[in-house]
Amino acid sequence: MRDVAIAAGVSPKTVSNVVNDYVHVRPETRALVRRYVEELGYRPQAVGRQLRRGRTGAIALAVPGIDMPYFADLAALLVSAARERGLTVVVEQTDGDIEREREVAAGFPVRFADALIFSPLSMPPSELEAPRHDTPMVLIGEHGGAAAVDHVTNASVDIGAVAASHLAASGRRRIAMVGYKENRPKPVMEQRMLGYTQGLRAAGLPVDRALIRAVPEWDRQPGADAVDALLAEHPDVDAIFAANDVLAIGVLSALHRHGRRVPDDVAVVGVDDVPESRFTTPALSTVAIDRAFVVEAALEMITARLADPGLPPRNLTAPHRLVVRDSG
Amino acid sequence: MRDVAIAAGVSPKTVSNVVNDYVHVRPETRALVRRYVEELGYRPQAVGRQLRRGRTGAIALAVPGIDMPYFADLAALLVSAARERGLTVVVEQTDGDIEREREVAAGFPVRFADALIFSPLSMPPSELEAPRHDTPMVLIGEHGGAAAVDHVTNASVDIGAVAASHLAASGRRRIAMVGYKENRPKPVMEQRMLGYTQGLRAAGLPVDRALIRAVPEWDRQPGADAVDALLAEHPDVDAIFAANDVLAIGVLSALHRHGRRVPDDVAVVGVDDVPESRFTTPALSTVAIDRAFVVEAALEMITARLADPGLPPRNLTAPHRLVVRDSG
DNA sequence: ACTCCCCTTTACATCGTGGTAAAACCCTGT
DNA sequence: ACAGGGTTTTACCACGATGTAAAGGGGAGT
Repeated sequence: MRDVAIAAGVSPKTVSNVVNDYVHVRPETRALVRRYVEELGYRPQAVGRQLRRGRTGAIALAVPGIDMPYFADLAALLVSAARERGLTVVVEQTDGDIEREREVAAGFPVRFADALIFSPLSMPPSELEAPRHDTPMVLIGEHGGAAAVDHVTNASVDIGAVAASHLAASGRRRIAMVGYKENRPKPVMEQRMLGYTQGLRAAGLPVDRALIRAVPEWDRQPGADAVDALLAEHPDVDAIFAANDVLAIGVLSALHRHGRRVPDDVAVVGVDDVPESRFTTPALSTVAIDRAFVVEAALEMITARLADPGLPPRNLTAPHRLVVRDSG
Repeated sequence: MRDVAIAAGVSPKTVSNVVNDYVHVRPETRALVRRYVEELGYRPQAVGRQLRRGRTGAIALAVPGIDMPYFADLAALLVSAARERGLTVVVEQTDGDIEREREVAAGFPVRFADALIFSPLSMPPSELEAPRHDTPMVLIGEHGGAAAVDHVTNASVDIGAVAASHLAASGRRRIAMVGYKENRPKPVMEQRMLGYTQGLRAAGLPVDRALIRAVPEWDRQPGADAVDALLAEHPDVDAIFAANDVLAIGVLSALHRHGRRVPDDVAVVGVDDVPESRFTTPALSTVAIDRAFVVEAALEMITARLADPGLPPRNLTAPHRLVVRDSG
């Protein structure tokens, strides 16, 4: 900036004024400065600006893995939405690891972003209540519970119920669930399982604990593995509710490998409506979660809290709806 | 920082020294300062540090869409690798739009990151040669051509040839390709098509232009649409080389819809080996690109160039290998 | 010619850190 | 008691930008 100022024979502040479209600059001066800005290839450095303004213009997104289709999609929406607001997105991955999550919740060792959108998996919700930093934080996902933190959640009990009811309504009697984990259940698992049992009960079906299958994590392979085990013990299953779509995709692949026809022999329903669900064979029925809502709500909360840190915490729930395709 | 200094009764610089583990600080002073750092919840602000040090510790990743499985995967690897080096990743999306790409190549309106990893789609390679800014840039993908820019590319001609040869070797005669675009061919398209024709010719097969199908973009739906059109005109196809995996996934889904059995009636091979390829029905054969190599190479180039901006541009090629699964 | 007022431009200070160099302190040996 | 040398702490400034307030310029009205 100094170089431009010297070259144009004006003060640095005038260059600043031109770059920022300050009103009271003589057109000739403006043109002159613009020319040297162009000629010297000057770009304002975010850092100086940020230091002066107290805002970085960046928001951090912390998720278990940016390569999980649901989060990849969410990130894409967020980056676009942030861009419209003149913001940049910094991505952090926790792998669901509790220490990494603690680090993130504590506001990173070094403060980088104006705000944080955080999808925790392992941290006890209680710990999330009182972050010691003043960076606004919005939780996404079921993990926040009733904690006094801004947060966008899903109605996962209802999601589970909707899926199970749908399967029951289409005449299935032995409806398994894939995606629970006994020893360290996450809220999202608990809620979807609770909904699943509610759905079964509402349809007059018994809940057989043996049909609730644990997985080490929510990915395609664990979904397939769970089906291997499930079919070995209970060959009579006629439907599977997978706690999310990547699990369901593993489930579909394993069923195909075992020669079970979908949906004739076994119906499958997932959750999330990730893009690839439309293209599985058969196309996956799923409970779609409104990701655009999540992103907009999160950004809105952040904006509001940046404007007024004293705001009481809010808790919004993203809409969902059953999308029936070919798998059940 | 000032608050901590006052509370501890030392100078700000001493606080800085403690935070940065400077050697010559009395243990008691260190402990004292640490206590107040803890008590007041002080975290160093990246911005001040960056201003002083001249580095932000952030690298930008600019891709067409972070939700495309290949790039989502790449981003995940990059975020992890960057983290190990104490760096953060800022994500930017271009949607393949040329104006957005120009903006990115010009160094953004505002300089934010120390370096840029950029996967251009639409910009003429010539424009990429002389970025007017001094931020190190590494191109990933085929788009850089012979341009004098650091860049990690793929051997896409060979990738196309490997795929086509494999299909021909398994006895296929009418091998179509999905993923070209006549009017605005991207280098990656041209190369994979060139390899495809080379593969056919090497196997003594004729190249039928009618079997080379255009798509508006590389996604699942366009892949499916291309198959609809292809089968209508040329029902005798017995193999399809899809220019990448998401196209191939659309192809598989459309083939299934048309009642063609894979691989019995039609064999399919994609490119990328995205995670979902393992779980399609049937599992997708593909040419895997070593993404970890891409990430490591890009980071290495960036590190080297930050250390010595005068380095001559380098050009590395990521390894690939054919992964034969069930689809062909 | 002089005032007044508005339009332009500038000097100065500051945001939070950390490099530099100097000051303050402490201990040892004479 | 004092020089000498190492350790610990501090003052000062600069990084790049911009808000503030004041200075400089120019034209209209008297």
